[in-house]
Parts: sequence; C-alpha cells; structure tokens
Amino acid sequence: MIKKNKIEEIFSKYGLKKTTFRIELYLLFYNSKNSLSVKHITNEFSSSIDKASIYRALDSFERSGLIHKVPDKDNLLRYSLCQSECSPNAHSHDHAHLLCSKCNETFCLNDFEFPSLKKHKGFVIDNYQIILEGNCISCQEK
Amino acid sequence: MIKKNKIEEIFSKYGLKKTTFRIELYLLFYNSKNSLSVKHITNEFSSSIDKASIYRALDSFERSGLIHKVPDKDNLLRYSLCQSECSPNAHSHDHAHLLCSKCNETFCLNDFEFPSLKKHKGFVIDNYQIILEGNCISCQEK
DNA sequence: TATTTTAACGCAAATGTGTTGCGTTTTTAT
DNA sequence: ATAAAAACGCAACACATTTGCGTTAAAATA
Repeated sequence: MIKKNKIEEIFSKYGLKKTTFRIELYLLFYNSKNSLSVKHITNEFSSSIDKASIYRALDSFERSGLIHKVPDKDNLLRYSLCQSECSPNAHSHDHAHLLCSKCNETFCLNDFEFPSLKKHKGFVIDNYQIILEGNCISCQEK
Repeated sequence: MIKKNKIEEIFSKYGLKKTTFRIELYLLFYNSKNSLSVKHITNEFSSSIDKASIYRALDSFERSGLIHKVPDKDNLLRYSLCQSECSPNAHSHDHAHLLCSKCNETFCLNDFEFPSLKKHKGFVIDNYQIILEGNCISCQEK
C-alpha cells in the first residue's frame, strides 16, 4: 500500500500539481493490477470529474513517465503504470501485452522474453511490441 | 496482373455482388504493394463513392476473408490483401508489420520469422502479432 | 425476358472518442 | 498576502466510423 506522501513526493519530482483528483487517479493506477481504460476511469469517478480533466491528467502522467499507453482491443486509450521509473523521453517497456478476447482487458506480461531486432530487409527498427491475443486466466475458468 | 474474370470468380465464391465499385476496390488492393488506409481509398475514388459504401465494402471483404485489418500509426482503419486464401473464421497472417514513423504507412513483412507461442504463465495464446516501429526503406533515403 | 428478391448504394443524421478554447478555481511560488 | 502557473469545468468542436432509410442495381427465379 503506497502512502500519500510517497505520491506527493513523486508528483513534486515531476512537477505535477497535487490536486485531489490527480492523486486519486494515481492511486487508482497503483492499486489496480491491470491497465486502465478511459471508460474504467470515468466509471470510477462517475460524473464528479469532467472527461477533459481525465484526458489531460492521463496525458500529463504519460509525459512525466508515470504511466504508458498499452494496446486496447477496441483501439481506445488505455494506460498502465510504469514499472520502474521512466523518464519523459525514455519509456522502456520490454514486456508483451495480452489482449483477452473475452473480457477485452489488456494485461502486461512482465517476464516475457524479447528477441533483439535491429534491422529487417532494409527496414530500420527502433523498437517493437508484441501483442498476444488469447484468454486471460480468469476468463478461461468460465 | 489479375484478370477481371478471376476477380468475379472470387466474388462469386464468397457471395459478393459484382458491382463496379467493389471490383475496382479489389483491384486497388491487388495492385498496391502495401496496406491501404480508408483515406487512401477515399482519395482514389475521390467523391464518386460515398464513405458509407467504402466502410461497408471493407467490412464485407474482411468478413469474406479477402482482406484483413493491419495496425495503423494513428489507430485508423487500414487493410491489406490476404496472402493466400483465408476463410471468414480463419485469417492466418504470420507476418509482422512495420509502422514507419515518418510516412505513417504500414508494411507487411512477409518473411518474418515467428517463434511459436501457445501459452505464457497460464494465459492461453491463440495468435499474436508483432508490430515493429521504425523507418521504411524510402523514408531512410530522405 | 419479366419479375421478384436481395445486396449495395447515396444521403443525411447519429455515435463515440478524444481535443480545444476559455473563463474560473486551486495550487504553488514569491 | 499576492501573483503566476497549472488544473478545472463546461461547452463546443473535430473526426472516424456507424446507422437508418428510401432508392438503385445485381442475382435469382419464374
């Protein structure tokens, strides 16, 4: 369980204002195992927060290196807390993502082995992602 | 160069009506090396074809197994001709995609080697895709 | 060939996600 | 305490994609 002053410390470090909403949003990420879609976040705060504020907060968290975009089954915005500390210009996420075709959630697979790829037939490769499609553990049980 | 009666044969096989537009759309896919975005298609037919017809044709081609969705830099709809013959429920596309960060095009890398993945930490994996981010050949020359 | 059924079409309107402008409030710095 | 800067709410916007519906064209049938 993260302490509130730890969050405030992180926010200070990244020059983010400590507003009630943004601290709760960060906590929401911190306490959820998986990635969060905008819809999920919107539901969580119901109508108390405007969607523009949500999008702006997510954008600002992302630019600070606190969260990163993850792929979504329906091509919607979805984010996940960064593992270690990422910097604004160096998000390093060497993990694959699993998109569950039943619940439409996205899961980060942190211990996934990535082969190194630099070039392929003349194409220069800066980075790459692996997106697995299948079923997550709880959806298999159904 | 594909012959028109070959296309008509394919259309019959999949129960698609042979309208002028749809045959030309199929030809467009057939004759282009890369994937096609909706914008590209719209430009190609300029204002002669309604966008609803374009979306419906693409959807119907996809459901027939003639084309398949490919990832797009801006999360827009983009399709590519299927390699061999796919069936409606079995699109098999064991190729990676390269998204060029300069021209925003998507390229299929057909001879890309795919490791086999069936399971990972309890997740059941049906199929997966590899999305490479970098620069295509013609954008490197600039 | 004429007729009927069905898929495809065009047009306009509607969705839905995400963005932007702007005046107001809250936080932070001085 | 005050000023500057970042966040906020609200409304309007932008844009891709979808849907409803009446009309047209293609396919099937008589």
